[in-house]
Amino acid sequence: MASKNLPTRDRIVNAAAKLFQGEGVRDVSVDMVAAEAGLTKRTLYYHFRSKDDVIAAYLQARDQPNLAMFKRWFYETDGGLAEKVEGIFRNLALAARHPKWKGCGFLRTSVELVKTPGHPAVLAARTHKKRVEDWLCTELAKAGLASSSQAAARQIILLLDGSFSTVLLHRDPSYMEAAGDAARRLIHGYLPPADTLDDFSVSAPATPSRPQNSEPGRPLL
Amino acid sequence: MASKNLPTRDRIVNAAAKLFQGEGVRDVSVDMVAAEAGLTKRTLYYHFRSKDDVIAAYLQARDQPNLAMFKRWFYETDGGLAEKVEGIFRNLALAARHPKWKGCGFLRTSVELVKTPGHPAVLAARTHKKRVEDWLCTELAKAGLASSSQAAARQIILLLDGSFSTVLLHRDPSYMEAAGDAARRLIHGYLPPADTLDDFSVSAPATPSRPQNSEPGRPLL
DNA sequence: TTGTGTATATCCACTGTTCGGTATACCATA
DNA sequence: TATGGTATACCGAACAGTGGATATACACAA
Repeated sequence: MASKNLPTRDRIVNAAAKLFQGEGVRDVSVDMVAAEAGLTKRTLYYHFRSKDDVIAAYLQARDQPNLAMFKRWFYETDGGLAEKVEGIFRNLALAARHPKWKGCGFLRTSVELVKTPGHPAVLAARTHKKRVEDWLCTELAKAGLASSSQAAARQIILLLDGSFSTVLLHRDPSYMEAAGDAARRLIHGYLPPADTLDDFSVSAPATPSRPQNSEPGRPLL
Repeated sequence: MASKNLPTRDRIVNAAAKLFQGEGVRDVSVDMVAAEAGLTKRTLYYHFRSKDDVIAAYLQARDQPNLAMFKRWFYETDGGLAEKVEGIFRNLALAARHPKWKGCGFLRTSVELVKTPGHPAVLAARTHKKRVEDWLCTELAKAGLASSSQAAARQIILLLDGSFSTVLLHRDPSYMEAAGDAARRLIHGYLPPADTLDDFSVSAPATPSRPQNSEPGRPLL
């Protein structure tokens, strides 16, 4: 465990992330988080005002790493724009095959807190999803989808969130490859038809690189 | 309220559906369901063995009506295949604009029960989603997407579930129209290119028919 | 060096409440 | 009178949050 000599607050957030991600924010009690962090509930309540604040901190802490992982999957995939986007879904499918994979923490948490629409954790989830969408939008624009980059980014996000939900329900990660295929098709449809020679849309078949996620530890994402 | 002279069991399921759909299965207690049905908890436990059974019955009862609604939205939309599918999303966006709309009960419930993957309610949710996908698949096949009907149906389901999740998070039903646009584009991409004259792909712009969902009562879906 | 004050950080034990589920008794009607 | 259905009152467990005491560390003055 790397979170040994961290500040107490960070250890609490790490413990919360591990438990919340694995079992959901409703099924994990404050006592369990405290125990996982190796301290007492009273100490936890010294660093956080409420369980809701711990939940919000959990999601805020996952925002940047998650976005960075999407970027890595995108940049590390060979091929053109469409293949790079498809690479995200391909790597996601790999991650989803980990036996402990439990879907998207942002989406799941916001569903668990549907009674409290203004909950800070829900706002954190919205911010994260928007950030991913905005990043995608700029990448699409850079690659030539000038006027339609916003629409395309939205549709890819829809496929992404659909993947999370559908795969979590059916426990069948092949849906993610179907989503990647759909994203690729959509992008090809948006790209300038055939007059401009698209030098990248026919490059390497974009095989996922790292053989990650061979079972142990915690799942990515 | 139409559930006045129904058998007790059905009144319980109706009450459960109303409350579970509005506030989630975890935030609604058995006492609340019993009170909503106009009887005591002990009576409820005479008709159901456990709360889990009530939850499962709630989803099982929604399977057929939900599927029927999708079919109606599809058949009642003018235009070709792509436009008919897009009509589903358009009507869904209308439904989602109802202030009390709370997303897809199947997806939400299965997220709330993520700790119990074999839960009968989760199985009911899977069955329902599969049923929608299968129906879509046959419609796609009937309309000419012979070999790719399965893949296309999957991708439409992904857009559908993505819509539910994304719109529930952002509270912005315009994502559903974006999903409908994506579905239309995908289908056009699958349809035989241009050699066969597609007499329907350019028909009426498929405006949603009924002016439904003008605020009161419970939201559809 | 010693003594005192203060802020940070931790813990044990407890409260009040909610919830799923039950024990037991009552009642209506066939 | 026996069966199906309903009601009151209750149980045990789990939970979020708190009261109050304690340990540590550092600042500054005697």
